[in-house]
Amino acid sequence: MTAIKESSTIQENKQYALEKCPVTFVMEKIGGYWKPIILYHLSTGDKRYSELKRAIPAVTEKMLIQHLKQLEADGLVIREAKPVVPPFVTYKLSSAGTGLLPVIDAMAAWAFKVKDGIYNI
Amino acid sequence: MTAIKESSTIQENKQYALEKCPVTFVMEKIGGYWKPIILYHLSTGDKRYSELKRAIPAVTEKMLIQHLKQLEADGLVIREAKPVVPPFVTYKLSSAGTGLLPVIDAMAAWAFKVKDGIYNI
DNA sequence: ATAGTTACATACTTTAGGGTAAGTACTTGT
DNA sequence: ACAAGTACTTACCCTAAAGTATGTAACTAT
Repeated sequence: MTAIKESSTIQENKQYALEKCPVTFVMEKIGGYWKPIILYHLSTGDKRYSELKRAIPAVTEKMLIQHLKQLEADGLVIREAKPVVPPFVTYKLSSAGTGLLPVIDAMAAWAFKVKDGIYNI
Repeated sequence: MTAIKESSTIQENKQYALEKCPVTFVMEKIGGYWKPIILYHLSTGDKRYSELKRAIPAVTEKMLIQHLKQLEADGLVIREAKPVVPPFVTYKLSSAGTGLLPVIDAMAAWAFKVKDGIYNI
């Protein structure tokens, strides 16, 4: 989960932005590269780790657990492990994670509008 | 605007994600650190470059124009320059940029819910 | 005995983004 | 003559995030 060095300018700016800007607060939570994709896949129901891996073939295992751990630490997903061998671990959205779905939906709606040429980009 | 090296894995993955995931598409557009903040400030009306600078004191000039240029290139903001001295340049949201405001609002709504302890994070 | 499965962990490298600091063009005010 | 204001630009550095590669535990099936 990559230790963070105290007191670099970028961290101070993050502090500034986190307090001032709710949007930046959200970006902190879902800004990791694969996080939105993971959340999207979990939005249709809980998934095993290996299911996620297969569902998102381009992600490396390191990135996948790293982001899952961060999402878990941020309270957006819930991990459930059954003490069996081989391991059986599922991930699902928490209430806070579910609460993010409207954001995801709004993003997707905008993206589709752009792709459909609704805006004159 | 920082040249991008061709063919790194990260760029290939971006391609993958951009095509597969509308959310990642949006993140590409507003994922820059100061972009949401800039968009927020422009949401209340067009602003001069210097006004933005004063409104967001923590941002450096390099970051500010860099992001403004990217937002302009992505068709989210419109730059208007009057050929006078000293320069008079204003930035405003395009229709596509305005279309992003619901996304920003959804994010803000979620952030405030989190801060108000609505979710059990 | 050993290969396979699952869910990770960890050491090391690369890269994109952000930050610092300084400079530029052009004109107005003193 | 020189400082000040505006909207940038450019060269260089540093760091966090992402990627590569390999290893691990514990049990099951062959």
